Amino acid sequence: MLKTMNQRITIEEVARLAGVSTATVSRVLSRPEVVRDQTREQVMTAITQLDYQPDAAARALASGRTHTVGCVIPTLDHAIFARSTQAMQTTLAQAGYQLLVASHEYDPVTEFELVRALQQRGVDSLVLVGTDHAPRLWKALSDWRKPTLLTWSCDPRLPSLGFDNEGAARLAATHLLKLGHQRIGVISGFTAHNDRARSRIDGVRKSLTQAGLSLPDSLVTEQAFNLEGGRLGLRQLMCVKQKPTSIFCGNDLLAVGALLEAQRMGLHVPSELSICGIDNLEIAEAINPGLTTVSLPTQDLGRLAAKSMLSAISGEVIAAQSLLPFELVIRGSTASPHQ
Amino acid sequence: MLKTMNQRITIEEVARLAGVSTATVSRVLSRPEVVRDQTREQVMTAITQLDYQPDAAARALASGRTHTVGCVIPTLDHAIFARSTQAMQTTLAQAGYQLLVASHEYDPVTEFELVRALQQRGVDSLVLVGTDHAPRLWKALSDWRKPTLLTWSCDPRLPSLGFDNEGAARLAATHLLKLGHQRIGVISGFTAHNDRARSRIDGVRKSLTQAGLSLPDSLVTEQAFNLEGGRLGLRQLMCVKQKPTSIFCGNDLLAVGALLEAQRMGLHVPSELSICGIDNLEIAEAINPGLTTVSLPTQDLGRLAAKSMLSAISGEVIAAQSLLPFELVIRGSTASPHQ
DNA sequence: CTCTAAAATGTAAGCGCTTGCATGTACTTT
DNA sequence: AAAGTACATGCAAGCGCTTACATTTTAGAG
Repeated sequence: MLKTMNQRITIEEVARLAGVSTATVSRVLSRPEVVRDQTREQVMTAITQLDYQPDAAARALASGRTHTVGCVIPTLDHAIFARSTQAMQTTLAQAGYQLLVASHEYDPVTEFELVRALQQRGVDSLVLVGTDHAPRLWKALSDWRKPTLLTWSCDPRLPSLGFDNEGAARLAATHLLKLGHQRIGVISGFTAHNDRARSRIDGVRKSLTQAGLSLPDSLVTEQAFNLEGGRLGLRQLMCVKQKPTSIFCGNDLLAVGALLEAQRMGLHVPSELSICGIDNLEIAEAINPGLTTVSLPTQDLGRLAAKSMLSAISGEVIAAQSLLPFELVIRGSTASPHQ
Repeated sequence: MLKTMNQRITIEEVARLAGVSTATVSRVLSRPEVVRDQTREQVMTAITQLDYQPDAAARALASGRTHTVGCVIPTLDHAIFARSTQAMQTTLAQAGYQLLVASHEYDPVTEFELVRALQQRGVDSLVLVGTDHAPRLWKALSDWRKPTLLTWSCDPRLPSLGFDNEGAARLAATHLLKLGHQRIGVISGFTAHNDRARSRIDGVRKSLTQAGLSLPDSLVTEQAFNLEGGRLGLRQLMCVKQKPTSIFCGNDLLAVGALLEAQRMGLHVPSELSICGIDNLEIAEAINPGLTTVSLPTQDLGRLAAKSMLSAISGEVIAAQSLLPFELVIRGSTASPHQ
């Protein structure tokens, strides 16, 4: 009673109470199938009785594994990353793994430091977003001997699980072209350190080129990734001499912002202006008119990323590159121009 | 060269290269001021040259501190928690601390397990949301010898940093009453395991009572915390015999959902129906009409929670209870009834 | 220049666990 | 009954670092 007061309970005390060695207790915890039923039960009883909780740091030091996955994302303050991260977290937790999340707010220096910090912490694997990373970050990853996964985009340099961002944008742009739009404006997030944003603009540009049209610089604007950005972007694009008849937005947040601002300006959507986005957030369906967008299975992304890392950690070979499907969701925010 | 190939660099190698003992290297890392300038520089040079990265597990085991804060939240899939968590993360990172986030999706059993898992991981402190927790969770916290903080709500049992949720709801309800509304409907999130949701309903009820009115059960509906919930809630409340002239929503997500659904139903907001929420998300300002809501400084909450935990970890005494201010933001979604 | 106190550094004992190897035990097989 | 096999458990050496304490160096005082 008194002797253990205020003391953390160690494996040794469990072993003593159960009448076995510490090695056996350890085995009960990590490979229960190798110990005899009766012994295991004795040990389990002792564990329960003492309310023993193994020390993760000690386990990590002795075993070299932390049962932790590190995840570095641009920001949590985005429904889109929050959702995939949430899904990863849940999936990992089910397997007894913990997710260490860190966000860098689109700053490559911070991103590098976060990766190093996570590596020091001994995470068993790392999940990053996108392919735009500082050279020394790529080096830090390749010097590292543990599994790493790129998400949202693909890059041959590392296993990746993502979307064909350019393709998604092409899908949206093609939809606008088919409706008869010739002047398409683009509201993008900032493209610096953001391959997804760049790929999406590229996708639109390619679709236009293919249709014999072009995307003048005056019809492309880069804004912060939020509603305000969408609103500012819209105002800017509606100021050019030859106004666009439709707007492609790099994501739904920008699109919703643009849609709301258009309505404030008294522009009717879709008769006077068509708007489409990418992501298919919940708001895309709820807003009036509904937002035409490309639906990305972000929750699946998180779940699959987690599973992939779990496989990789247990030594399995994982797919080098895999792309998740997406689809166009047509709602009321797009229609033919000058109808 | 060859001997260290593929080997993790340890403090010993740094010590050898710098011509000092491992203890000195350790001191350079944790208490640089106690080592002589010249020595420190030698050591730093060696560290850089070898690209030494200390092993966090070993540090944790030897020192008993992990430089990690654990945070258990209902879900990341909510702008509101994402924001405060994001702010905490950033603040902690600046101080060299890492945030371990875990979410339980409003399940008290999962919540308990997550707390235990974080405790095993040796986090230096814990941050929880709200005051509704399983009894054994309260016990696990009180048996624990490290700082814990409750956020979003306050409870005398533990240091807390939160809002007066009831007061915020009263503020909103009073605004509606002053406008002349007599029948106020309430769309709340699920109240099970959610003291914030309950307090907010209570706040409305008290305001009504104080005004000599009442809140019949038929005018209160509990829904999932998302846009869809708001839409369903609105449809339900508009089906009762005596329809409400205004709706109070437990948060902005529900309010926006309700607002959009009202518009779909052809109800004009605010002339036919007033709607108000709580949180002041970005969408509250962007939507048309603007959403009247109570602005909560959630980012401050995250930042202050982080600071508070950092103080507590370094042994300082922290405030037992503190409440953050909030204010009513009146926009176009509320007006007098039958105007 | 010696003596002493203070400052800097070194020594080495753990922190709590995992795991390779040795030992022990219980069956089969011959 | 002896020998071999497979399985279960114990022993003890670390994992890489921190830190109390011992020792050495430095600086200040006389």
